[in-house]
Amino acid sequence: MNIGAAAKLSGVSAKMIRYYEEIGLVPPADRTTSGYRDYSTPDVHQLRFIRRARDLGFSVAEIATLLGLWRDRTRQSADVKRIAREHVADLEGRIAKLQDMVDTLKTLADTCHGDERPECPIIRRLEGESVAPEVR
Amino acid sequence: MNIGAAAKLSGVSAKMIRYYEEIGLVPPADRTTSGYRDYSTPDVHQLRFIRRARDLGFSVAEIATLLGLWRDRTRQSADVKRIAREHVADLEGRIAKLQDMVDTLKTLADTCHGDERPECPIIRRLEGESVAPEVR
DNA sequence: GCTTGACCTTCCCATGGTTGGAAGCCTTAC
DNA sequence: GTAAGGCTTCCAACCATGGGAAGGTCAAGC
Repeated sequence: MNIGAAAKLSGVSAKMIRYYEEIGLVPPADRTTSGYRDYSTPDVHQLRFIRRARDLGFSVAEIATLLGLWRDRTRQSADVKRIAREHVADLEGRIAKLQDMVDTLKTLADTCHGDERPECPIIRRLEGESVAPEVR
Repeated sequence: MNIGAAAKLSGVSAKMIRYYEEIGLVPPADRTTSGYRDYSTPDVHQLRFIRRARDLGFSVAEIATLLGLWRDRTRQSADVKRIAREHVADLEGRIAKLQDMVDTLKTLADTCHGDERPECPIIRRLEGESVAPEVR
């Protein structure tokens, strides 16, 4: 099948399929005599695997490892589990950072009048003035 | 003062100061006769403002708006508050997505033996097989 | 006054993952 | 035969940041 059909079936855009091939995440696709990329059902499965891993936030580098483990019938589930756990730790670190921002901003926004007056704890905080004493 | 001193005082790297000037987030700095950028204390305060806003996850576009409000003595705190709330909503959306990934992966990893055997629910999930029936 | 080292300048490149577009070839349907 | 749509490659952009090269400038020490 053509790249468009493979894209539709796998959920990976044609653009990204070509990109994954270019960076070596997937092997070069077969070509028809006219130069079109030609995909088989297993190819589509592999693309779908990649798509699902991306949806779970795995980086391309991590996916390369996961694909290797997928293809390796003698793989140890411990290896897969370790990658997943490391990835979870990474995600949780990012969540914690974002949550800190949210907490700070919510606190500031809660003490901001939000009316026509210019006085604003959010701006004051960005200016560098401590807003803590405002805690009433 | 030179860009290096401004960088140290503001917490914004010299690279980024030049970049912010290039994209118009800050006005072009004064120059000495020899062409060095020359910064005043208010300049440093502005850079520090930007730095703090970045630390709270605001995009450069949002910061441009915040800087405008900062400079506007007739600003309405409602405008600042609205931007902050929108940003919080954006952050919370990103957190929710990451949290979904974490939840999924944790569930999968918890049911993965993590030993020398190849059987692995994480891989199965990426293959597309539903892992839900595994729920015991 | 000269050397040295630390600073500054501009310019280009790379990151990661994705999208967009342009120019040109191929296929399919009418 | 022609039109539409799919395919090819190549180039650029996003966002924010860092790295580095090549060359000019400044200040301190001798």
